[in-house]
Amino acid sequence: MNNGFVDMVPALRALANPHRAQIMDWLLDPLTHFPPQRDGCRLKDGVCVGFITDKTGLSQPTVTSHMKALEAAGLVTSKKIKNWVFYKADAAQLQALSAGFDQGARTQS
Amino acid sequence: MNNGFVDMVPALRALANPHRAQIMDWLLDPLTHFPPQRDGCRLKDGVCVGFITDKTGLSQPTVTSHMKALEAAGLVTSKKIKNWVFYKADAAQLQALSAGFDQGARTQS
DNA sequence: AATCTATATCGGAAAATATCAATATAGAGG
DNA sequence: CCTCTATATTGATATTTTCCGATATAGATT
Repeated sequence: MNNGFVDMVPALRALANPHRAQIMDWLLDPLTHFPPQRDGCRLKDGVCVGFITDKTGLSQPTVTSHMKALEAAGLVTSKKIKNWVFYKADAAQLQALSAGFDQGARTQS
Repeated sequence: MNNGFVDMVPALRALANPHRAQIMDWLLDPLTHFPPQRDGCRLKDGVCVGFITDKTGLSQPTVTSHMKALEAAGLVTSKKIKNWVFYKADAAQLQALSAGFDQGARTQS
């Protein structure tokens, strides 16, 4: 039972913010956008909150809040290593959203 | 030059509201969700503001405002016939958004 | 164990969004 | 031309979102 866009609203809300959209774009290509990390591989583990904070120019509490919003929407996953929390984009969720839009577009015709 | 999700933010903002998401779902299958119209074919021309207003339970000015938000985001097109304004979902824009999510998902892997 | 580091939580202020009632407008139909 | 109908605009209020400073927490390092 697919309720179309209504079901996608939680994820869309999370992405409907310029900072969070930008962060997602960065996380999708972390090797290009972030420096190497002492512990935690950028590709496999994700990127730590501190690096994301630096790049956005926002305060650390604000970025933590944005990352929790993205995680609650299923757009990223998190992994804690030592004192760091690494966030990684979830490709499967993006694929699901892509399919949702595609189905909408096809329904139309 | 594609800036990923950042470029999609205007459309995502428009869809990140439960009422607007619901309206889009309805507009994608107008024959199922709306009664026949005196002037204007539901499929070819779209659905008039009055019918959408009835179905949402919101006030008419609020629905007008929502429809303008969807139109500004390129998610619907409008056509005026006599006193009515008919709104129709734009499949091409939905297809473009689908492609944006798909590209994001693929970039990740 | 004391300190340092990275992230989380809290509380509050400012900005943006959603909503409606009242009213305006534009055009159709008599 | 007068009235009626469908949608748009305005102005005001309530809610939600965004953001930061201050502080808490958890765990690493010395």
